[in-house]
Amino acid sequence: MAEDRRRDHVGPQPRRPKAEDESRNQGERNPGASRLCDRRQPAESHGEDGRHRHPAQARLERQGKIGPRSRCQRDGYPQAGAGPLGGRVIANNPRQDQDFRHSARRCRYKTCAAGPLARVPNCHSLRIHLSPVAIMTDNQKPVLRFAPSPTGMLHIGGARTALFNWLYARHTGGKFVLRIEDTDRERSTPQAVAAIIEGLEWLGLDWDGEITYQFSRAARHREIAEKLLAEGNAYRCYATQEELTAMREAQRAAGKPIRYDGRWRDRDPSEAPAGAPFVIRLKAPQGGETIIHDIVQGDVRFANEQLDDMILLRSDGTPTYMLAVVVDDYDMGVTHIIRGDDHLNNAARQMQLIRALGWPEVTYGHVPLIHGPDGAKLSKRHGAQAVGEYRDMGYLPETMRNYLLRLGWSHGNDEIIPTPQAIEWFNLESIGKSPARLDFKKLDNLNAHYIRETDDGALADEIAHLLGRKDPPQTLSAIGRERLIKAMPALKERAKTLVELAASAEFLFTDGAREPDAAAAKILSDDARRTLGEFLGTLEGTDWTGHALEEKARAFAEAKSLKLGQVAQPVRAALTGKTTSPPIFAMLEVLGREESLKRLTAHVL
RNA sequence: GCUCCCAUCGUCUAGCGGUCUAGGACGCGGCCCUCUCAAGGCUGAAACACCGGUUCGAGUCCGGUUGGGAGCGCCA
Repeated sequence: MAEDRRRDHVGPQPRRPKAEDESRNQGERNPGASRLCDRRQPAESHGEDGRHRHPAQARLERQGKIGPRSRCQRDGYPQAGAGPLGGRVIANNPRQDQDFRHSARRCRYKTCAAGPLARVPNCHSLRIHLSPVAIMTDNQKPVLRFAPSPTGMLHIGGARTALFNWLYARHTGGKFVLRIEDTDRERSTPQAVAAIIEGLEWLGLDWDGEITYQFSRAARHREIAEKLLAEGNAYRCYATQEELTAMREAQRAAGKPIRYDGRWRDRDPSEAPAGAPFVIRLKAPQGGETIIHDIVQGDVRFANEQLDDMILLRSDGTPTYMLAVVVDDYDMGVTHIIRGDDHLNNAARQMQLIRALGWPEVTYGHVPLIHGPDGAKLSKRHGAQAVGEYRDMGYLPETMRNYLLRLGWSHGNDEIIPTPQAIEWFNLESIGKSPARLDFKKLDNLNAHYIRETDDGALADEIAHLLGRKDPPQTLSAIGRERLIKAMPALKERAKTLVELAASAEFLFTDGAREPDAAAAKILSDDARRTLGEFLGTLEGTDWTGHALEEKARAFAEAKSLKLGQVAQPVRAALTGKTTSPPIFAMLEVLGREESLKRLTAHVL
């Protein structure tokens, strides 16, 4: 099946004539060179000095319109400082030299023969980049994690985060681990844990190893906090809640940034009020900046002076989220953290902690949040937040994976990307930076596609499941299932969701005359009912197959100089009670002679 | 208020300084097919937020403006 799907996505993509242009340059192409370096460099692009340049540039140069200052210089890379991400554009015109920090996605050097030094094509400037990917040593397989807090259902945004992590782990052959962040004892519930696991399983996102429950690791977290304290990287703070609230209010009133002012940072421990409760805070650096080399957002810089000393251990001795994540990620060997960009600010603080601990830095990727159809943050009024709701609405897991993947990640013009293909293609560089909105129309379209791809038996099972969840629950009878399977090829071509599919199949599950709905009743006029009777009269001894019945109907219509529709529609209305259905003659066959005649004769006038 | 992030058709997006009269998909309009509804085929309308800068050349690089979003807890 995987093979089928793979073939399918390739589909008949109309080729734009533009694509043929490639043939123009084929001769000059150097297959070994990078995409950057070999880009359109026909012979004419080599000037008398043998350097590469764009034909247009060469032309302009020959015409004397541009001078040597604009020339591409391939050699003599200036010794620019290149950070782990971003870098410096070196132009021939020094005034144009520029620093880059947002260029994570532009890094293509990996395929560049020139190594980490990549030349900007067709341009007189040079760009130097080093991607975080390069920092990762080759023998180290990535470890990804999904770390939800069990305070509600598995959110659709969380599902996408999980998907991205999972895909990257599967793509690289690394690990995908699951950690339940249940350190908030007030809000965490076992039901929520179950819902998250169920959601993940439904989506087909399997994790490696055992689930880690963060709360169970509190002792370890405390140990690290003590270690920090002992090493002088953390301190005890005896400020009370009331004191801090007052401090924040004063800051707010004065229009100052709201943050802890470090009042216990440098006090001597002897000043501590005896026996008073305290929290442990990180002694964060006060000058300089903390830079996150984010794989999605590029370099994000935070001035340390605006990051206050965060609490590591609460006064009741329990660890805070900041401490717990960092310790757990370290202990679990996590190398990459892909999560919602609502955590971007947290990343800076976590990085400070990691550095204070001297642990290896993880690679962050902060994915933009998903918004509702109106562009606002996804909330209850947008309906469907929990993945379980999507299941109930009749969407397939495969659909969700494909849709969620495309929401913020792309691979050229590809839209239909079955999971095996997604695993093969997925990368971190192609994650988009801007927030995306949910579009149910597109979800429907995609779901319709995957429904058509799903085999009939599996679809029948889904419908049985759906019927079972109805109130009151219904069961799919043997005869119902048999009819359903027979009609499925025609039915599934018409359904956008499983719910729709079940509804459109409803007429297969009943016996005897159908009660026409309003529209169907209109079709069944006296004239139509008489015609129906006459038509039934011609059916004596006919083979009860869709083909034979259709032949009969055509002959009958011609004899009566009616259009086929004038015969078929009343049949449809009587047989199904509705005005739309799969091809009606095929449905006659599915229901069989006896059942069909029972339904039809009931409406004959 | 402070910090951070984002900005191409209605929506998801392609775009990696010249091949952009900006491509695809969903949705919408028209035509074809047709027993209804779909599906399918053909076709149409539809976008680079704005202003500066760099450059021979900017959707693409830089800065600003505007607009959206996120965060500023002894929550996670």
